[in-house]
Amino acid sequence: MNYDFREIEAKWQKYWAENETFKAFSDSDKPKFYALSMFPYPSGAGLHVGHPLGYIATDIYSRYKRHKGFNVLHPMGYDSFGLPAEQYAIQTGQHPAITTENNINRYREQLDQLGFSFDWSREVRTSNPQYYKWTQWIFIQLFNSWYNKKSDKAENISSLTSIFEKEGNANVEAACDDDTPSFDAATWNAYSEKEKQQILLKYRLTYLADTEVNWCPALGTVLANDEIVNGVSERGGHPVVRKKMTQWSMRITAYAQRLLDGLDKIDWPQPLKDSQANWIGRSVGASVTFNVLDAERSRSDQDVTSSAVEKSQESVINPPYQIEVFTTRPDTIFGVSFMTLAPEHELVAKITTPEQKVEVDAYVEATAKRSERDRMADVKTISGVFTGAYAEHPFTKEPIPIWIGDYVLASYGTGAVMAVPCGDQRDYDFAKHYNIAIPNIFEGVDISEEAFADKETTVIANSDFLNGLSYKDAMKKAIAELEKIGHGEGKVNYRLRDAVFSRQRYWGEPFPVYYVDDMPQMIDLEHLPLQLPEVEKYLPTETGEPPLGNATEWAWDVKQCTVVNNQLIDYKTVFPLELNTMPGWAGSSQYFNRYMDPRNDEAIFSPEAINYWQDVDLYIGGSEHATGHLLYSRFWQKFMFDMGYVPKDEFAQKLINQGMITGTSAFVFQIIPGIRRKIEKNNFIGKGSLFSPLFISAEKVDLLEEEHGKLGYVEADKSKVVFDFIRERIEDLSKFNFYDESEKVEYELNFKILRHRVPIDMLKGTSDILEIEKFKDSSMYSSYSDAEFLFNDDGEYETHREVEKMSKSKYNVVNPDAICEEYGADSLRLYEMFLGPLEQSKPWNTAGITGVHSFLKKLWKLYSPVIDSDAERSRSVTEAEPTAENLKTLHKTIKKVEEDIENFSFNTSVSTFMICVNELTTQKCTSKAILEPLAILVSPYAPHIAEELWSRLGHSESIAEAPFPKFEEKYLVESSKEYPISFNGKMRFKLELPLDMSKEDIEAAVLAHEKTKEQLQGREPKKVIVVPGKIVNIVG
RNA sequence: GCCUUGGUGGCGGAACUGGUAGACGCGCUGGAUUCAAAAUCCAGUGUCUUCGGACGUGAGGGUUCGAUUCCCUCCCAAGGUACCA
Repeated sequence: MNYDFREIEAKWQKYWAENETFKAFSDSDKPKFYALSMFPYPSGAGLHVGHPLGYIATDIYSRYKRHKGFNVLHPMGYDSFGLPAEQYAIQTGQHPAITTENNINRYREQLDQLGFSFDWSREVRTSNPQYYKWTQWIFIQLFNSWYNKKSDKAENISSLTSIFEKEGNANVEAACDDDTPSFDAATWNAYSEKEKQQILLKYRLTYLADTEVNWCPALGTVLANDEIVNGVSERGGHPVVRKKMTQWSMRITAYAQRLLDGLDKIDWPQPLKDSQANWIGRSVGASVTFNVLDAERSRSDQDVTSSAVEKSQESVINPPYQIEVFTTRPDTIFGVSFMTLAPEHELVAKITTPEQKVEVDAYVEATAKRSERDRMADVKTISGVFTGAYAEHPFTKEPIPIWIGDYVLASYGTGAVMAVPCGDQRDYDFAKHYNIAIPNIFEGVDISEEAFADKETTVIANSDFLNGLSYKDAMKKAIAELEKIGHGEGKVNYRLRDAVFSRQRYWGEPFPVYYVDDMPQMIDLEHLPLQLPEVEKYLPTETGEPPLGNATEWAWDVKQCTVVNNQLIDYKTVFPLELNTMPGWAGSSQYFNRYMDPRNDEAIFSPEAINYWQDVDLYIGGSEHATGHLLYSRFWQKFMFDMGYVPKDEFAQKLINQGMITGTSAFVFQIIPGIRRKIEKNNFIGKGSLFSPLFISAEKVDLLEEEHGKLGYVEADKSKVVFDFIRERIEDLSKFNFYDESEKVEYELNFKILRHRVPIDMLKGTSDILEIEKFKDSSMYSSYSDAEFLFNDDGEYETHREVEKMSKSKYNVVNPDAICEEYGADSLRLYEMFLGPLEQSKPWNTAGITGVHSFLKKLWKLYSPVIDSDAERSRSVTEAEPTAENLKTLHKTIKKVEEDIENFSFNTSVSTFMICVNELTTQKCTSKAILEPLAILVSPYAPHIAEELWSRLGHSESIAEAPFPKFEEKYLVESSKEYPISFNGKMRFKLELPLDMSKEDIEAAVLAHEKTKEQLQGREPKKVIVVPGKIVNIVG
């Protein structure tokens, strides 16, 4: 009988579902094990082959743990709020809920086909109101909390107000806004209700604040960095600027230190911990304040110092502007020769002198167009503008010029730096570029070529009271002196910023918030969930409000406690609701706890459930979530812990990053002809509408000679073919330029090349060749339906291929359905594991799948004599005693597979199974004592075939909980070893020797061997290294 | 730019704390079976070679009796870089 995987897999999937084989119970005598895979975002492209990689790994481990006697919780759900569904809604008008439902159904179908041991009764969906009720609930808990640094935990806001009422905020140590004023009890008690609320917002763990966003005026919306390409929006190519906006933020910075410390307690990959630690970015140094000199005075030559001192003494009456900087090198304070502010810094407008205003304004505007990432990455271009203003050095009282520069980011630290060019390369380069002084404050160091940043060998000079001190001593001393004169203090700074929690989107959790007199009010738990309203359009409103601004039923009636029509808003009993929604990470930050008790409508989970399951034992997911989901989840878990809702302050003990399966994206090249002035190298590019779009085959791009970066191309012999192709299609070159004939300059044909992604299903089979018709016919490229193509020498259009992460947005996804159909789920599961180490990223290529499929066929064949329907014959073979060889093969396999599973090295287990089956087949093994344990070993990996073999071996129960075979060393004991004999580290021949032979005897035996003499050719060995049981190396 | 990971035959990869480089599988070559094909089975398969052997794990250097493994410098690719999920 043949291996009929279709029948077998359908049969067992049905059996598992009907018998609820994998249902987890929150009470059991067995030890608990909680295995979790990161839940997917259900995209319209369906599940792709990258998704199951982690799921299969988690599933193998879960099934293994069941064999090992654990009560396993292995749930699955959907992270179903998100941008793609909303984009789709904008394009088609289809409600995201419908799209999402369809996508989920498709995902479920695909997941079911793969035979996962999920407990589907616990499924969650973040976009389900029964689920997001609890996301809203957590938001309210955070709103009602503040962070007390004295107790080092979050507390209810009521404990804060009671302190305020008694003693004001002088003694409160809290995580709060920098601009929080100080007040006494009387002042607090005299505040109006609104003033009190405004103060409390500065303390709450979620609060309203002005934060910078990427604003795209043309689209009327905020864009992710991801959606911006080369400074313009990916959709439509519109300009994008940085803009301030009032948004909800999460005070994650309150937990910075605990998030950092907690990393030591969890078994997560070191690179992931590193990236969280870097993200949090703790640095120790000092905050220093510089007074800004009055513009009039700083320009007068006379008596700058004394007038400044006077001024600062009068500061109570007329305080000067102050610039606060954070520095990790307060020891170099005497090396400061200028300051740089971020162009967005609020003081820039206030201190810029009239003479510099034009230049500064232009620079600020130009900077607003650059993304943060761009500014960080670009270290080659040095740019900045002098504001005309000066600050006063806190010790020397010398005036220091204040510059602005886009290398200083507003969101990092205080948005200002004190520049010490002799000690920091960036400052050094800036000073050199703008001819600013570079005072040397290091003993015996030459700074004529570059800055000196080695803390270890630093000896300070030219620095008054710091002279002669080392880095460490100077640091302490400088901080002490700064504190003495009230110009600074020692400080620990974190790079981590509070997380913006508002999105100007439709498809996300609504905030349970309405506004009374502009102050946010929370809706009571009993009225939750606050459901997403219906809207006609998913775009921002014409006045630039978020999509919820389109809703007509979006006001809160505090009397009836219900959502009512906007027209009823009277600001007395009916108030406007919040128009933003929550970000993608809101729903995923506690989902792992919700799985413990997902249908509970009274609480986020019951105390019984959380106390039984505690935390996640094993979490598998991608490393790309390192500083998003995985950091926010840890933050919320710590908050939940502080509130006493969860028993563990870290939600996952062990975490494994599965590597990505990379896809191979395809690109086509469009050329847009234009004219270039030969002398000045100016390009005039464009006028695409005058001819059909032109595309050139990938290898033709290589023919083009690149000149001056990406824009310039010159005609050369080899590129003639491309130039001719373009010329043929342009009858009149003068259409492309408008130059004055009288100009005595030469012009030449030139063009710019645009890369477009094309979906890989537009390619012929697995080749790089584009199917022209598919491309022209697709709705995506409707504007290219009359395109012309320059083919390669074979008359085909070849695309350019690039390896990238597999993602719908890159049009390079491959889905598993076809493979499942042709080879079955067990083959796919084995194959995905066989591809390579779980943690590493690897390209997808189906070429090798026949290998694992034929392994399954061989496995089936091995069992055939035993499970044959001829009962009489079957019995006679099954009772065969296992041979020593059989037992050796089996136990070798048990040992290796168990080690592999414990080490998450699933690829090597698959090889081990292949070797085992090959050996047992050669041995003609028919012993049940061997084949039964083997079925259990295989079952976590290929559960369907294992169940079928198990049942045919005569079992009526599922294999799922059969005990894992026990490894016994005694079957593997060897008496001799085939020693590799190497000369100078190179293996030359092998020699079989008893394992109990002594070092000396081995050496003697090897030296006496004739091949040794042959190798040495009469030379005397200088040294002989014998490692018993391993190797012999002869040097000579 | 910065942080992280990786680079081994034609391809995916193996080699556990430094000890036989290329397990296992794909592909390829030859053979058996077959009217033929598919499927299956058997043998071979890193490169060069004067058939003794020599070389070989991104490049260059170092430590060591011995390096894919440890150290230094460099190159290349991928992921992240705060509103994709």
